[in-house]
Amino acid sequence: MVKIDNPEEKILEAARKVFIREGLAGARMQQIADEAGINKSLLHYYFRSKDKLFDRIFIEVFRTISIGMGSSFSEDKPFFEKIKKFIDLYIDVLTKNPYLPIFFLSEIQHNPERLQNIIEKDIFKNVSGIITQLMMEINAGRIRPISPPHLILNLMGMLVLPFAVKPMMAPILKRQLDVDYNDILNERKEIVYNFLYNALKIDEK
Amino acid sequence: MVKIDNPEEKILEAARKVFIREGLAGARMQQIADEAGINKSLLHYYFRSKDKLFDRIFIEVFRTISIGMGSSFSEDKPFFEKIKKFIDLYIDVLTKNPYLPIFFLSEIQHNPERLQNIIEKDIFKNVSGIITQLMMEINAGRIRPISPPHLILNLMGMLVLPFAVKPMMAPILKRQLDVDYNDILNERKEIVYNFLYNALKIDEK
DNA sequence: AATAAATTTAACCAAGTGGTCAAAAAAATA
DNA sequence: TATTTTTTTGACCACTTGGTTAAATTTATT
Repeated sequence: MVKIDNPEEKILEAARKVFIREGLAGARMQQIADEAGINKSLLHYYFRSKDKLFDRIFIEVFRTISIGMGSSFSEDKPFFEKIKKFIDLYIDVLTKNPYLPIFFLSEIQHNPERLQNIIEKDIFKNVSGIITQLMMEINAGRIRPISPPHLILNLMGMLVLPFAVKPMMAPILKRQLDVDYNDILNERKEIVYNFLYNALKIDEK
Repeated sequence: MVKIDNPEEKILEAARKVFIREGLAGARMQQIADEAGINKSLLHYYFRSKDKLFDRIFIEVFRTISIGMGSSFSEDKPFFEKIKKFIDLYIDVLTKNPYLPIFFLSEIQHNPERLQNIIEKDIFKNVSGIITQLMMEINAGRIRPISPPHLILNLMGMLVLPFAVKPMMAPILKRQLDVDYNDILNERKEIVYNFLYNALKIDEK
């Protein structure tokens, strides 16, 4: 149980909530203050401006999103086990933070420059790890050839989009097929892994 | 060459541009007026309020996004040909309007109610077409079993996400692998089709 | 307890914000 | 041409915005 009574942490929690729900342009400093249960001036006392406070949250979100990238592929395990671990980890993150991807992508669409200032080199350095191993598997004839960026895009798309479209798809699928969208999301780990496995694997005869 | 000299069309074009780039909360009526080269009051003369003008654009975007759904699957062709046609059509739409998906998803994340008012029944009615045919293929043992909603999510994810993450991925891939992201996007039609084909197809022996 | 430092607040401000309105300009009608 | 109608504009308004500041309050230091 982390104590949350200090105002700085209360502000950050409120800002996180409001910014992610409303976006930078839609969020109001007063709203954040109310959410944190403090005076609006105190926001400026702890964080100088709306933009500074937003930057803090934005970087935090970027870290959350990119955290799974490296760790899953650093261990020495068979290729498909790493893939599986990555999928599990990423879907857990998305389940806990379903609104992060659209928030993040929307903000960089509004203001791409913001991202340039915070891209840390090390975030995608481990991507080179997966790439070399992918190439090894391809060269060994164990999986079908595919360009690494495309594999990453395919995988990311199948992981992220179902969470992003939830507000649109949930009511549609409920009405059309009478399925609960949360059930769908819970099945994603297995589905994505099998789909990707079948797409890549070459059956040994 | 469509003439665009009438103010209503000029306003709509400007609103489209500004709303999609900035979002509802970030867009300014003055900005739209400037973009259209007219007085701000004229916006309210033609469209009563910011929200009304936005609704007009939002519905238009929704139509653009969902337009491919039906048409690709209505014709009587083999399953994978329909898939291929859908992929081609959808990537063409995204190439022409790369910012639509994030704009759309962001706005329904901010305000899901807006969508409920405009969801027209017929938009996903043809989805039932693809579902029945998918089931037929599965029952015939020609493709691997997969739940229809998951197949749709997999496909949509692989189609949409690469465009949505362009502002983030383009500089990263340029620096890390020295690849031009537009080349990547141009390869998507083929890649997605092959990936999906391999994931679903059962080789006849 | 007295004083200094840090925290919190209420009152306030300049700069926008969406929106209104009456008058000017242009177009249509007589 | 005169007049009515439609279109366009500039001036304006109430309200909200992020941000400031000085005073009040709490906390730490002596």
